[in-house]
Amino acid sequence: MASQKWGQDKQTERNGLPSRSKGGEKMISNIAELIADRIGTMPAGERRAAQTLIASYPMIGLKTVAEFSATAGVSSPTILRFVARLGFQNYPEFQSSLQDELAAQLQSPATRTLNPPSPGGGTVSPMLEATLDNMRETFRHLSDKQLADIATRLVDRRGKTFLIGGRFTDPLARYMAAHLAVIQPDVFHLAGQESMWRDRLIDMGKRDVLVIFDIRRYQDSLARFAEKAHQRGVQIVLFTDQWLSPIARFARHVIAGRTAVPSAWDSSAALFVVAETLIGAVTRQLEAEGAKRIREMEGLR
Amino acid sequence: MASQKWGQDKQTERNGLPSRSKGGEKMISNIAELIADRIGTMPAGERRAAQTLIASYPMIGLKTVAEFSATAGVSSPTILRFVARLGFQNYPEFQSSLQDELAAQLQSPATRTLNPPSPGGGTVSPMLEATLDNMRETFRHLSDKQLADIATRLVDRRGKTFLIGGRFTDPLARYMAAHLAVIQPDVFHLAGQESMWRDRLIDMGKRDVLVIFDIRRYQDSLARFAEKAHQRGVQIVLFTDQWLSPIARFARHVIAGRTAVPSAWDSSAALFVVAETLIGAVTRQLEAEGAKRIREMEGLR
DNA sequence: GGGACGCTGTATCGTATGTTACGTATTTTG
DNA sequence: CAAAATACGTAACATACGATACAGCGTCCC
Repeated sequence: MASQKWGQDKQTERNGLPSRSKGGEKMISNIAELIADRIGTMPAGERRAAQTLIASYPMIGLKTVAEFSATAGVSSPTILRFVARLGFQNYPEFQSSLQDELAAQLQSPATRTLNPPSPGGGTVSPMLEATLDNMRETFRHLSDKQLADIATRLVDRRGKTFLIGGRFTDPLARYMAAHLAVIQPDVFHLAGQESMWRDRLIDMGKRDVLVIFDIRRYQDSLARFAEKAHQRGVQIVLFTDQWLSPIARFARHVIAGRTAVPSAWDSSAALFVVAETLIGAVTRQLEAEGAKRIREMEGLR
Repeated sequence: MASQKWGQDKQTERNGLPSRSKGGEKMISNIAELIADRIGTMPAGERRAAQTLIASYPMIGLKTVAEFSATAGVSSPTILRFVARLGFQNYPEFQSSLQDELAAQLQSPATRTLNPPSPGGGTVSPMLEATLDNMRETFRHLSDKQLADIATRLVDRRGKTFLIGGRFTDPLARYMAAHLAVIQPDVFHLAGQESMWRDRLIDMGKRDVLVIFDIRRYQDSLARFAEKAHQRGVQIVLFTDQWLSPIARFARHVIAGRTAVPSAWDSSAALFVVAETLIGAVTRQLEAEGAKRIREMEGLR
């Protein structure tokens, strides 16, 4: 299985900026600066290419050479000579570099938040800021509809609901199980040794739902379990990080949360909030269905 | 420049979103929403494509079909069928649409909301907003110094650390215990029946620390346990809600988190984030002390 | 349990795309 | 002002990319 192609950071791989750091020169960290640095030494045509790229940076650079050249009013070879002068071997390499740059921008909100004035004024924990960003970012990729769909699956299932998590995320599974078990029958948290819950596979079928929490470092045991459950037709709901656990292959629904914080550990806070939101959505749907179980529950207090 | 934007229906114009607006359907303004809208009707393979795209939106979509398919773990034709199902004529058209979207985002960072505010009051927004507010509020009443003090107590204790929680908060205790146990010796989570952990009081003394999670409805069993521990001189760190559990009487440190959200349940998310922050602080202090345990731990991997 | 349908991957094909060679234009230099 | 050098575009080329046909497989339904 292609377990390890998901995770790793490919920063050290290809697509780095052409090495410009000889001696203690100025640090060039992106292509825009690189261009600004060299635009003085360029001939007229390439300079026009540089200017059009800067004008609508970096979008033009992601299009084809033909479009780029047309917009700049020069020929294709000029564009290629331009990127060659920047130090790239070929045009695709140049594009990859631009994309990496964009991806970095999009993923680290810290870089782009010049706005939040910190109403308290005091020293706000960078940990908190990062966590809040993670949540906003996580929910940006999560629509009402997706959550509603998952909630519906948890409500309408004809069988049982199982929950399980990894080394650090199992508490999230417990948390969710503790709530769901109150409002629904047949909710089980799978705890203990691997052999314990592996044996419960026998009870599981296509009418059942399995909720899995798995962030890196992804656990093989969970992947194995998920695969077998999938083979039995169990519907899998996966909570994972943005790099997607290998279990995503088998999952009917995938929730990808952001986990990066300035700490030695990854943060599960965003996933936690999604879990709470989901719990709320399930509860609301059940209430809407007028589930008498909830009323009975109230009566028991 | 990306000339044409989302609004109009003209299918003749290149790079518009595939016309989806029949009648008064919901407004689909970007591809992510489009995917969320249709992901339910997709077969397994295409759904994996959709999920991987959403997970690192939209960068994967700007790469080649081959890279996309490899990352998603499906074949190239599946990717093409996926974009076809979204309504695009071909892959380049799909990419252009993504690029236009990106360009629009980059020009007006304010409009960066991928999931629009949901004026109708979806389940997501109010919940998330309330949670974010809770966290800000919680941390506003929580100084760096308080956290540092608690961290110091957890680091410098000469005895053991015990953690326990209530019905719904016990997973938080587990979460914290799972992390602390990695970097420190003698960290115990108290689980199981009340009689189980009540008996462990014998082991506990003034050199020990007890971390308790208790929000309403406060559990008598926990209060009884806390009182006895307090009488034995145990240092208590209490995570509770803004109304303060009765255990606050006995606690050396009290962390009061906001819990109110528009849901049938209270939210423990703010406390969760505090817990993570505390875990991070403890880890940092230990590293600063040059705790060889952490280095040994690295070596064991 | 058998047949039909739909989904998915393999293999192949056509083409758009990046690349290169070469001739012309423009600038530079003695 | 002439000659050389550099810059630029046209056109031909090769490759890698997206598209398609087809067969295998699982799933659902009768």
